[in-house]
Amino acid sequence: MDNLTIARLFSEAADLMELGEENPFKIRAYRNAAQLIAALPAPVTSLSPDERRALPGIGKDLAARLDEVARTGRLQLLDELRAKTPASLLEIKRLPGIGPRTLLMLWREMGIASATELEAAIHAGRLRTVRGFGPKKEATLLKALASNRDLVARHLLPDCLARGDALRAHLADAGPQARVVLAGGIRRGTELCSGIDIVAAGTARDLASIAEAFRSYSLVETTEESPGGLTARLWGGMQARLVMCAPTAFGATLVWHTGSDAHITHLQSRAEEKGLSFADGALQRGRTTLSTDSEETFYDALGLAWVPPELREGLDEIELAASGALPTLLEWDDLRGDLHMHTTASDGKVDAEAMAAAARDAGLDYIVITDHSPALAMVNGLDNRRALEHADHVRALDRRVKGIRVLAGIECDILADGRMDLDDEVLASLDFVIASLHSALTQPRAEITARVIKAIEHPSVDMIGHPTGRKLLRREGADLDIDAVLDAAAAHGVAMEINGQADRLDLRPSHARKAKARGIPIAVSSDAHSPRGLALKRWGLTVARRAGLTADDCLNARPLPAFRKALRRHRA
DNA sequence: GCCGTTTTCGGCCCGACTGTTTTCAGTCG
Repeated sequence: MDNLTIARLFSEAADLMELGEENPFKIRAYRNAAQLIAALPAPVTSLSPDERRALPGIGKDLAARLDEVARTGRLQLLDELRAKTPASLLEIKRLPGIGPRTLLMLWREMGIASATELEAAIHAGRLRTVRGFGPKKEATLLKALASNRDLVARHLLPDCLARGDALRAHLADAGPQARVVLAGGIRRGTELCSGIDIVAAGTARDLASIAEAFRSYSLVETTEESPGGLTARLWGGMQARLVMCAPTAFGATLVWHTGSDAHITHLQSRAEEKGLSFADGALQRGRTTLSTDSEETFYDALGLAWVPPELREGLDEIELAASGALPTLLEWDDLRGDLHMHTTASDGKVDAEAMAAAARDAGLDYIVITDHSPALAMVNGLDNRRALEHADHVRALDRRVKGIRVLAGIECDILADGRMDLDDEVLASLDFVIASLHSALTQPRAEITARVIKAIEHPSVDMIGHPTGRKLLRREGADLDIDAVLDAAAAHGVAMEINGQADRLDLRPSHARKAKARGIPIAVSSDAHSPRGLALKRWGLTVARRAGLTADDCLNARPLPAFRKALRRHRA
């Protein structure tokens, strides 16, 4: 069982314990364990019991729970909790404004145990009778319930990719001669996926054993036949779809099942122009199906260059592929620096030295340490005095450490009125300043747009961090006039961030395209809170590629001198 | 439930905002 699945068990147990009014510190211990496991480099099941016990935050009890999962693949505690409290309660807990207290009250006093029941209760006016509920809260809840419906059965990309990769490897083992690859949204890198799509091409014999391996996979709960293959519901609710084809149909089948729908529609038009047809995963001239043993062959038949999956969104990629003008997309190895990370000075897990060592080992040339400002009291944000001391500390580290440059920065809150959360002189003395929204995200469009623009106009601000503040599957983020914000950023030479946290991915691809069109430097940053977190740039990179960004568009793809020059110019 | 060189008990991140109250509970980050 993979780490993400195990982390989810502990996280769900924590959620359910919260409803049982357990000791809050016990709940936190389970949450911390979930976070730890999700971030472990090696499968937690591959560690010895002693190694598990030695993990920070894993004591006697949690180590025993982990042993149980490693041994049996189940967590009995979770089964017991699920028996006591309906799991459907947790879909309500995801709604904004509903915390554990409210949830418990709704369930105990009113018998509301699911999103559907909550919606019915609101419409029946039953919530009005409850202390603490008024028209405003009803309105926010109804809005959230509506968007929640759209999000049912959608999952974050890393969740889908981790499970998809594990399933793909399992199927590939069953048919060593076959080609077994991920398709669908996972392959295109969409930030939310509806499930796992896998295409397998091989001999009839190989395909038969792959289908059998799919049916008997440990996480599969139910399977049914679907066109060209099988569909399964996985434990935890995710869907997995397997499509099988002959090797000569691999190219067209993979294109078809990679999508997107809009891209396929454009390909169909292109096929018609060439006297061909493309339907149900088959490329045909008249009644003859053309052999496409690879995607390259498929695109070539349409007079197109191979289109990277991240660009297959039905925008301008077909024209570009026809004229040989597809961009050379940004790659992992292009990233020279990381401009956003936290340390134990605020809410990070390790100190600046450990982050620097990890970044150097990961091959980076430079990093910026950007801890929080004091508005975020909960994360021990730095006030003026501590920010200056921390900068001194980081610069001393920079002189001492070999093989990487470490710059002193800050992630400074943009206060509700648009002022910065630290003194101007302090910000001016740092090497790099990120300005971010963390609170009052529900301000009206005009107000919150003006607030971000005011931050952009501040002479010491170099970059806006996670501009809209969205949290995928949880909240929409600020109602920003993104065009106005980007116009201001372009005018003032302020960079924009693509934040790599999997539930942020903010800027989103459409916004990043607009930023590129204005010539705004775009950073792909990790917002890491631990050494492992540095790898989160991977998801930001996917967004950048979906936006058609090249290395030239990316601020932290520049070598340190060029990166610095870009900042100096804007400060001059 | 975890942790500890001041260790087996008593700590463990806390302040602002919101919608509702009429002085505050609950949520959020």
